[in-house]
Amino acid sequence: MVRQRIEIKKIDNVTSRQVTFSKRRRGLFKKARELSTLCDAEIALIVFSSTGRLFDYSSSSMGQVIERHNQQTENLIQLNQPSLELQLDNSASAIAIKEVEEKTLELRRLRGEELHGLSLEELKKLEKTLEGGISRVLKTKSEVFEKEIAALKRKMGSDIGQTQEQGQSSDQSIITTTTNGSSAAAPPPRDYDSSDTSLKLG
Amino acid sequence: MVRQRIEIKKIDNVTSRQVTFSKRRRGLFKKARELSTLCDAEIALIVFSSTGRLFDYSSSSMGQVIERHNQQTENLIQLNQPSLELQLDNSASAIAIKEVEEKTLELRRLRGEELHGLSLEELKKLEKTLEGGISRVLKTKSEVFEKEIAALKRKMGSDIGQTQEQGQSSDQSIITTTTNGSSAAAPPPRDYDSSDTSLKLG
DNA sequence: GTAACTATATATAATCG
DNA sequence: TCGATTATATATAGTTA
Repeated sequence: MVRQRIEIKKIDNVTSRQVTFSKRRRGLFKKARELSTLCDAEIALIVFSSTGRLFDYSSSSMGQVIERHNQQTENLIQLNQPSLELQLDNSASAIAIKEVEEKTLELRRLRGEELHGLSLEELKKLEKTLEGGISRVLKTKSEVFEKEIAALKRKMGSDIGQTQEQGQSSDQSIITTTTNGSSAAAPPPRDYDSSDTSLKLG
Repeated sequence: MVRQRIEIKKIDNVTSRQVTFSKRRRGLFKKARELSTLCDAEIALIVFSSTGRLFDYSSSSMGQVIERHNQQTENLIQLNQPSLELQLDNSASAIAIKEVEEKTLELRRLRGEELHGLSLEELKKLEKTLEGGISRVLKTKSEVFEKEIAALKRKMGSDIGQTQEQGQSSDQSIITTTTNGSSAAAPPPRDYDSSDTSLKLG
């Protein structure tokens, strides 16, 4: 945005990521407040930093806005009426269920299924999304390929007698294609500072 | 903010309030998306316009963010003890949320994001999926296009009669009307604001 | 209603203290 | 690690078509 325009992708450097987060978060909340005031809109904004800190804002009451959101989204699916008690507190569940449906449909459409009834405009948008995806996938593929080739060359040059294999995911990627002989490119690049408090399934 | 600085208070004029709402809403959602991407933050944003239209965005899953927010704030409030039913409901919620996470990841990868760490094999699979999707989307697009053209031609033929090659005394409203009519079967219009969902109140 | 088009106001990345 | 500064990139109020 300044001095130099930045690309919108995850900032690698942890420090500058935190600085940017702090600045932009303030800006975002300010914009939200302004929109609410100027246009009489009801707004809820929830932000979790990557370290798990919570920031939130609501023009009225967080619960109220969420409840309203819940009511609108609930109408889109047939929820089996759980119990009167539950109805009040299952907003997250209802929303999640609806989200699964939405995302499932979107996935199918990206795969070229369930396209009937879509307008030309929507089809064009899909096409654009797919074009973008394929271009980035191809780019990444070349990068990975180059990296593997380089690693292979290094290995041949220095040491010819070492084989290393690490059980990664349960995916049996032994059946790789020709160029993929030494699967050196599957290191799990995980995050560093995530005191994530999200719940896990048992 | 431009031409002249405005005061942050409710805009009286209804028209300009709506225009401002539309512009600023887009800006706000864009900022939210950018913050999420740049800083790896989890964000939920809910906006109700003064007319009751809903717009929302969530970096991952709305239900998940709300649930996480609830958990954090729950500690501050005295909650009536969770009943057995609620616990069951939470696990259902957790399952749904996990599904949302999985589908979200897959969607992002199809869009060419979050590709790091994927093996060549997985990238090839993605590419194949995308190729298939785009081919079917293109096919459907041509079909829809042909259909609309055909409908248009039929309409013009019956309205104007046949072999009226040169007597172009017919007014343009016919063309306009038929054009609109042919697309009347299009699905309900959505607000094109990325992943925002909009609804109307009764 | 809306789709550009500016001229400015803001936001903010990089830098400095 | 911060706050302050500054040079640019963005956002957008007012306007026009």
